[in-house]
Amino acid sequence: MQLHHRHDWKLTPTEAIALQHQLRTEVVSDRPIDLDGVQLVAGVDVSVKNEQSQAAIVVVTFPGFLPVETVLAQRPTPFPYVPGLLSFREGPVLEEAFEKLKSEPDVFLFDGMGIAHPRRIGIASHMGLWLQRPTIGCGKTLLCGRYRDLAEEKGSAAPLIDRKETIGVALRTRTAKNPMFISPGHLADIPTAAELVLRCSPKYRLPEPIRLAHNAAGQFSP
DNA sequence: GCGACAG
DNA sequence: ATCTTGTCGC
Repeated sequence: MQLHHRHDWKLTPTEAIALQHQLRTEVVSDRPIDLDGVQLVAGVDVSVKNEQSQAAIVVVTFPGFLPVETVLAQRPTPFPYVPGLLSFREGPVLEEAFEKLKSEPDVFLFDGMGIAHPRRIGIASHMGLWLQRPTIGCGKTLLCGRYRDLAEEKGSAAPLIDRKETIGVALRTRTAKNPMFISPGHLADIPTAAELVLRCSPKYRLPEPIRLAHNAAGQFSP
């Protein structure tokens, strides 16, 4: 895949935050995804083991979720985990994986936040600027913001709000299970992002593309 | 100053 | 994220 907006990774935390403030102005989070036109969806995830990060991108058909391409990439883990700066820890290895990708997914699902981030530029938004394709953030736990209690039934949702701003949605992808926190990455909006994630979660709490990517990323070569 | 804190 | 067996429940 062609990548744009690439930048140096050798940044101090302070510089990384400054870059986020600069890049956030480029993020488009109010554009509906053309759901009827989605044919390929990619799941993206990174696993860490012994100081090594392995990224996995699994592209599946939609609907159907049949894998059509899987790419892996490995690199030494460069940055310790710092809340709010996840993209700087996983970005380098993801960049390598994206370059190997031959197919062109209509949407990318990330394990982590989109604009539901203190500076509105979580990993899904940041990587979206590179990919220049719709991206969606799918977090398993909250980074920031609050939401009202939501019904137990699958499909129930509640707006995720931070500083009076709606930044995403708490979405129940499985009845009686903890909700997922969905937010637009880039070139997407909240309603269509939530709808696509729901359609990508036919059986488990995690969207199918992300589950597959998670499994692939956790498979380290001996 | 005191908490909160994706993966 | 990762360390890890069995176990409760549909």
